[in-house]
Amino acid sequence: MNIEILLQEKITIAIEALFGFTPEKSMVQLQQTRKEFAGDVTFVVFPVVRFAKKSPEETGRLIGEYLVGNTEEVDQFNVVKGFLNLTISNHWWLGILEKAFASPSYGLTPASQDAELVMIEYSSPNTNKPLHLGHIRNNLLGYSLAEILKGNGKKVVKTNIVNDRGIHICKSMYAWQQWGEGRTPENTGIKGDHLVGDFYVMFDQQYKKEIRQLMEEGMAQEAAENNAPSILAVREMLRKWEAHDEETVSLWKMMNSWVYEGFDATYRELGVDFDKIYYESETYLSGKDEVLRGLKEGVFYQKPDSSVWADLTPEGLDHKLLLRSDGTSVYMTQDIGTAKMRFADYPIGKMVYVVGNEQNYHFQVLAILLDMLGYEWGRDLFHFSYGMVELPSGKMKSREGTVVDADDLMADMEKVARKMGEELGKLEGLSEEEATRTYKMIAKGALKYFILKVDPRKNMTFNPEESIDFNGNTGPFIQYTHARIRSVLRKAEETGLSVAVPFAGISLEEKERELLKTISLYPEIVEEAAREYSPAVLANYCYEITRQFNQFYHDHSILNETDPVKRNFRLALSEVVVNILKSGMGMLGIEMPERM
RNA sequence: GCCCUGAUAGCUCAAUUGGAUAGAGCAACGGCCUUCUAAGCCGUAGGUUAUGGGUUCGAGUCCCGUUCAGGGUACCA
Repeated sequence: MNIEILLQEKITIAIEALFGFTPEKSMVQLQQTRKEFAGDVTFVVFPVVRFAKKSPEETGRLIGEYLVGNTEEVDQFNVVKGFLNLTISNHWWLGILEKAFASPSYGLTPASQDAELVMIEYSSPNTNKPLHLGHIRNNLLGYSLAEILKGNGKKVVKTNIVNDRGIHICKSMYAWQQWGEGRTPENTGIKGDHLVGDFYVMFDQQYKKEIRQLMEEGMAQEAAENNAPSILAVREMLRKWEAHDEETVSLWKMMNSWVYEGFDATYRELGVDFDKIYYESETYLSGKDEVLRGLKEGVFYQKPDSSVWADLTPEGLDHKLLLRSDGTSVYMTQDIGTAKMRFADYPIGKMVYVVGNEQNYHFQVLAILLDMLGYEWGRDLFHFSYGMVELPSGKMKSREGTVVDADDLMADMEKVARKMGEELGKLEGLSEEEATRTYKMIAKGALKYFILKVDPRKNMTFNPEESIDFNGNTGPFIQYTHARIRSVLRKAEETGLSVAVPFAGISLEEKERELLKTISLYPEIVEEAAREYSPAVLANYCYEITRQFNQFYHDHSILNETDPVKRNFRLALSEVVVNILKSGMGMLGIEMPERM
């Protein structure tokens, strides 16, 4: 039981006894005492003053006296203005440590047989270009959310919808056909997704050139954009693809296979994975069927040019295109099909889409369309909408070459981690293989923590030159602390020290007391991270407990403590912190090194 | 035009969901390694929370106006 919940009950009883009324739960607000005041937990008196019919100070004093007299957990109190500060007994804090020490999975909820199944869609790449920094945020958030939900006892299926078809894919295919000269990942040594991405850029350059030319010949911009030879060829290619043209399909298969190999390598490096992958090429037809069914049932309507639309004006929205006049499907069409297939494949309790906030409108419409098609779960789809990653120069644009490539970024960071590690000489005893593993771990820790510590809903700025730091509020700072604690614990083991419980009769140092308070919050933080869909909550907590531990570590010795009772307690404290770091950072997808 | 978001220290981010004197890190400056890992610890400096009003015991947080920024409103995805 959490101290705030316990005190909430006790204070409610105190108020009933003292003032003869029962306060609503929302009136009994508790918070951590600010460190400039004495005490552990603070009760804000103001909301009940009106009913107590006494001054805030007097009200606080009476409740404080009652609690000290009637509650064994409360040792002392003081009142500042309308704030009642309560000091909790050492016995209670030591009890927290015993509980945390007893369970390696402290703070986590074990999965039960009847737990809700949550499906999380994330990553969702297009197969026409390599992954960049924006995808990294998506992948890290998706993976981390899945781990956080598992930590809260949910069953989770991680899924990926690969956008492997459509006009954008045909652009790369067309460019390769025109100018590829038979180049492959094998004969060039270029990673498959990068090779295909290069052709996508090539197409765009050619397309722009043609538009310019047509406009010089007097054509209006819009007409030029629709009549450039290369775009006409690409549209023809998409029609052929949808008609199962053999040559087109085999080109498509070949180029996609290059991309998948590239993506797999990036995912592996990033440490993310999926339980089930859907391909748009396998779901869009189901979407088309759904749209046609909707048309037949009169839910949707058709224009004279035979394009199919949904009228969303009753919802306060516009009309939405669902099938083009040439019968080909759009983005929305496939998402309808994918959703339907997923709910047929799995007993989904909750469907979460990890997709950027630029698609808020898309998901609002998707939910409405599925509802119109008669799916009762349509309105329950949850769009986890996260903010964009911006560069100091502004938004990333693939076609303008202002993207930070995912593979390059990870490789660069590994180099920096290695350079720094070698300068510090920390890993000298390790084999080259182990050292490399550790440098990768540190580089990844820095990148992942940097991205996940920010509130996911907000846009964030990433400066490739300056953003990656290994000191201060960073992943490596937390990893370093973990390694330091592990080192102490290894030494304790070597000298045959083991921790004995219970911990009784110990006078607590200030830093120890703070750590115990923070430890007591962990289960709540894990729960909050899931409730708020926010890895950032966990990240910030891990930083806070790390900072506190380092202060404690600096001020007090663990192994050299001469009082065996204290040494025993500090070893247990260290072990609990190390477990929390491993578990908390683990839910962010960040590994903790044994030494660094 | 209309509809969402957002704006906190020079920079990157927090702020227990309306609570006390708005906190961290980076960058700058100054200290601390003969003792469990200095990727650490301590200190100095840095703020009219974009701006003007309002609501109340109390506002970075809620409401209205203004400014600026990002996104959406595609037969792009």
